[in-house]
Amino acid sequence: MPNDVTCHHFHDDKNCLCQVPIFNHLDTSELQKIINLVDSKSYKKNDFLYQPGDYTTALYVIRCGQVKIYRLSESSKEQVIRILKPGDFIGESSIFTNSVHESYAEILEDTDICIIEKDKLDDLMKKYPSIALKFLEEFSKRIEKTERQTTLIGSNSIDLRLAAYLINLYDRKHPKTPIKLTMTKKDLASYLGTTPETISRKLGKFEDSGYIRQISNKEILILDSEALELME
Amino acid sequence: MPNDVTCHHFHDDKNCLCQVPIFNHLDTSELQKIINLVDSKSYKKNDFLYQPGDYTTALYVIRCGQVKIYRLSESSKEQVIRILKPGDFIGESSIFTNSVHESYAEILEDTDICIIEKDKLDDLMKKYPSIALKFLEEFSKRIEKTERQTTLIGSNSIDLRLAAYLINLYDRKHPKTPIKLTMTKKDLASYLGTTPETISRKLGKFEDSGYIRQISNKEILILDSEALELME
DNA sequence: CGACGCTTTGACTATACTCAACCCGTGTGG
DNA sequence: CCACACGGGTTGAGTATAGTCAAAGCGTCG
Repeated sequence: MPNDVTCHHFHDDKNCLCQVPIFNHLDTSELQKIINLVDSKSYKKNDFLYQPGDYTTALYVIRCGQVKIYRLSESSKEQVIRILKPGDFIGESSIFTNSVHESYAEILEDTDICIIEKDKLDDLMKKYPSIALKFLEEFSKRIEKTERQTTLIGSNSIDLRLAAYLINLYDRKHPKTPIKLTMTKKDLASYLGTTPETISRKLGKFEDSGYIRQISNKEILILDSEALELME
Repeated sequence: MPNDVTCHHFHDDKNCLCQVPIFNHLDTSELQKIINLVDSKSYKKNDFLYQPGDYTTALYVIRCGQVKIYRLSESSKEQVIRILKPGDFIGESSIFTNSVHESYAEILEDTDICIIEKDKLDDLMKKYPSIALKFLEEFSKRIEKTERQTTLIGSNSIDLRLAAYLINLYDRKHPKTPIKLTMTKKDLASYLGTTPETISRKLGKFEDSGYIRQISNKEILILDSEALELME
């Protein structure tokens, strides 16, 4: 049962769960039943939700905060896989394959997480088979996304990877609004398969070329989205 | 209903379907019911099962042959995602998310494929909910595998990527048996995020160092697996 | 036999990594 | 409240790695 609601973004579990794609097709009363199955826990910055070798038996839904999923390569370099935001979930690799984790889930800032134990999730899926279908849909999307990431890293120059990343954050409805970098540049570098130094230099180059303006460490204004899109 | 069984590896659909992880927990009579739902089709080399933009409504199970799944990057380079072998399946991205394909599925050699239409698969999953669970397990594994691939490409030198690939094919139970390269070197280069020239040179280097011996174009004998594993 | 695609080799080049120094902002403790 | 330490970020110089382009070898298929 949820107890410590120190979270600023969501004031109850329902607000957290109803925006999870897996559950957002359910009606209020169904959602209420799920909420009763859910536990909640707070994590502090630098904690780990799990590490390689850990065996977890729950699905974790981010209520507020940020969690970094990364792997260590054969050469012990960190490869950021994704950053979890409120509404995102993780833990499925361990619960659906009954195997240990291969990646790290590190808490980036104080974070509240909803916990659904595997057996309760099994009951839920039995009761509402649509949930399993939603999982399948969600997993398919995640496979596509990871494949896109592989392609981005495997077949493109750093210029292009970075440009593609920026364009992806760009909202053409609001061209004057600077985009916000949620990762540190260090993590962004790892995500794009490069180094912080290179990121720094490329952003400088983009600025010199008039494609962007670096407002602050975490904010970038896109001046010429065309140029970024046509980058090769 | 299956008709043209020109395939050398499997002489009936059952042999094909029962080795698919999704179905291999079912008993003979259940399997028989599925076989009745299955259609079969032959494809010729250089055909495409689908291309980006196509919308397909079936799950495809490889009965015999090889299919290459690849994407084009922003800079129009081919990134090989995986090579499908007998028993592998594909098409889930389109049927579970109702969206068009982003990748190419190209037939590499004459290939027979079992086709299960989405609505029939839905019926199956309703009847045997264990199938949906098997899908979830399979998808979780595929996510892990793709994340491993991203990490391999994003954070390692080509030496290490290639060594890791070779080690992966190596069977330490039979150290004297040469490993077989199923992809062309061109495709292998794309899979590892590099160029055919570099693959050629690296293999030459490994041979000079005494780590491997290139028996033929498609066969490599591992002489020093330790060295390959410790590569950085 | 000829054509085509894959593979290899060579020479050159560019890209991005490494290492080191320094800057900056934040948070901690005296 | 200031000093300091720490981690992230930037800049510079030098270098290594792997990409490009071109040419030629090889194998297979029609």
